[in-house]
Amino acid sequence: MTVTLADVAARAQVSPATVSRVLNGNYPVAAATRERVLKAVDELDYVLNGPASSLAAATSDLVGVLVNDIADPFFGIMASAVQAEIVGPGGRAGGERLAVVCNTGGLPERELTYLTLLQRQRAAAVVLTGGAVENEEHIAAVAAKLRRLTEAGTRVVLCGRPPVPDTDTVALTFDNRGGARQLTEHLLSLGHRRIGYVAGPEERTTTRHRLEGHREALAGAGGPTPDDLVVHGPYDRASGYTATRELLGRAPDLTALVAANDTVALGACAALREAGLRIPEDVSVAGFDDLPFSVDAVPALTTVRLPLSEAAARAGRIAMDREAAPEGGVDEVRGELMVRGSTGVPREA
Amino acid sequence: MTVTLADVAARAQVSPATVSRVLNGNYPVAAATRERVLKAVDELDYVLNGPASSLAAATSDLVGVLVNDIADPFFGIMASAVQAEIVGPGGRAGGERLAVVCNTGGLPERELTYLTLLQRQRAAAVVLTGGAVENEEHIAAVAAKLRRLTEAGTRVVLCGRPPVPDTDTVALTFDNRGGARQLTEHLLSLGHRRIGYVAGPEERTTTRHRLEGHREALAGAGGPTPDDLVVHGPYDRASGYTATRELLGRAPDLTALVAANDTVALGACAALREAGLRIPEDVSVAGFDDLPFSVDAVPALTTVRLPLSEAAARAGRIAMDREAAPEGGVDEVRGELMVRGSTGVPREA
DNA sequence: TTGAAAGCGTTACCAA
DNA sequence: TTGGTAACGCTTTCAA
Repeated sequence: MTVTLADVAARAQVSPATVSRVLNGNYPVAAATRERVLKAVDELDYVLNGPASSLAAATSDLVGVLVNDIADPFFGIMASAVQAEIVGPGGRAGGERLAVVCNTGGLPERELTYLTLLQRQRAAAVVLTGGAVENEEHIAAVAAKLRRLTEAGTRVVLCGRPPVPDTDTVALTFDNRGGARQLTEHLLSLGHRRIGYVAGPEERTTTRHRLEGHREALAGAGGPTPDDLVVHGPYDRASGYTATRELLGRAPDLTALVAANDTVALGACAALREAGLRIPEDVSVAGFDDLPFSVDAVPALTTVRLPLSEAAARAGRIAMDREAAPEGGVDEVRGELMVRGSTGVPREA
Repeated sequence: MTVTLADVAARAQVSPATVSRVLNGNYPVAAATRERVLKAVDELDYVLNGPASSLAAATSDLVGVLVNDIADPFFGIMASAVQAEIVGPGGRAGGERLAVVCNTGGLPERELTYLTLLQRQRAAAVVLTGGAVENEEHIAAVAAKLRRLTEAGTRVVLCGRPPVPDTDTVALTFDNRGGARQLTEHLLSLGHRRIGYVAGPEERTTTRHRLEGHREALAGAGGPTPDDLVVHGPYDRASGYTATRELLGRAPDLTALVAANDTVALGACAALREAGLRIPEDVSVAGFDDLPFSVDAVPALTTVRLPLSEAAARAGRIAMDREAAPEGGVDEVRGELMVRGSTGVPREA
């Protein structure tokens, strides 16, 4: 029924081994033979059997990309950049490698399930993006999984989450703490004193680091952090909306708002507008990330050195090429966090 | 080195065949035996070899999802919804199936390359999302590919693009023409007469259908379509920005603007703001799609019957289950197009 | 309900 | 440079 390597070999009058060699281009093959083979491939409209190939070669051309939420442009950009990098040399459309994008929803179980699924597929590489869940048990489970993956030859790259000790993985991290500090310091320098903070979900590295940076800035300005001005919630628009309403209820006098990411910032803006407040005249809003739509909602505040897409592209490159990785397997590449915001001086300040 | 089915069989004191049956749950296996096998699987930390399994079974648990631009939230939402539906029964995290998201960038070659790659992987199903390129040669090539895929047992679902004749595929289409007509009619009813139109890229079904709807509405209002008020460009933010500046240059008197999609609308808004115009006081903006961020940029205008995510989820369901498909292989499911907009009465109208 | 064994289509090693 | 041929690890008849 379906055309196999043997059929091609027969038609080209060569052995299956030769056809395989031509297709993989790993071994030297006489030009004439190669032509004959390619012609046969074309005539028979032959398509390699991936599973068979992967079985024999003990590796596949699949690259897993774990994201917290593919519907969030932040991860869409990451996935896109990684995918662009994993294509084979020559940048031929689609390349050889296929990106398997896995939506974890930020759920620990799903993260593990997907890693197992990718292990099952004998994925060539796996890129884990976004903040990690900070739960001791889960961290250990993930570490164990990653260890098993790397032992099986799968390359693992972490992008936006802390390195995992004792694993042959490479981590590319963002300066969440520093970015948050700068952001809040900037607001403080403008005279803001009552600053609300819409934080991400609990038990997440990004949430914690950004919040720590925020607190550092406040502490530096002399004041302690008013805990009633911090509200946690998921990294989505609805959460930004809800949290902002909550904050406005608690502190009608706040003049600035920091959102844990751009998507959350959008929800915050919506809540502020609904409350009749003008941005940034009444309340300044600042968010992280570097999503295109935030340019409209929240004009740029701080420039960044390593755009999100470039960071992700780099992760993709590392996944494909050990050489691209920093020296030492488990190293850390410092990126810069994106910081955007719409800022103004506080009312009566 | 790595644990195989045989190892599990040995430890559980059964034949490999039995282990396979337990793992796949397709054949009846004595409860006691099953327990013993699962125990062995657990103890050995066994992970099935996907490629080997796919080779033997002649099908994989991979589902391809072709999107034009994964960084665009529109497709992110689609990919997300499809992925949520293709997980195995019980909705277990990650399920059995893996979504392979392929970024075509709207390029015909890449679309074909990805289809070949998925064919090579013996994908269980393929979902093509978004508008199709209207190029005779390409259409024929895609049709041929899809035919080959379905013949090989791969289920193919089209979501947001026209059916492909003579193929065993299912299409789920949106009413692009009708949506566009309604949108423009709405603007006309508000008194707008000079309406700019930022169209999508040429040779794309969505571009053509939406533009046709727009022209129908204008024609219905008596006037011919002023061609100088239509500018084409890619479906991205930059294009919306550029096109809007172009339109403002050509017709400083326009009071409304229709953007081919939400992402384009954002760019349009940015250009308008930059020009010192207020939305919707000076210029009304309307866009398609149903992206969360557009709620901020462009308040809702028209409600919709079938939200984008639900449409995509349905496509995912059809991909997995022939029963979910409309009667007749090549049928058409009518969805409703998302229409959003920020509208106001025209200046001095 | 379970086992034996024949593939599934490549790859890669060993010869030639 | 090319061919022969064992694996690769699983699924799936066919028997028992």
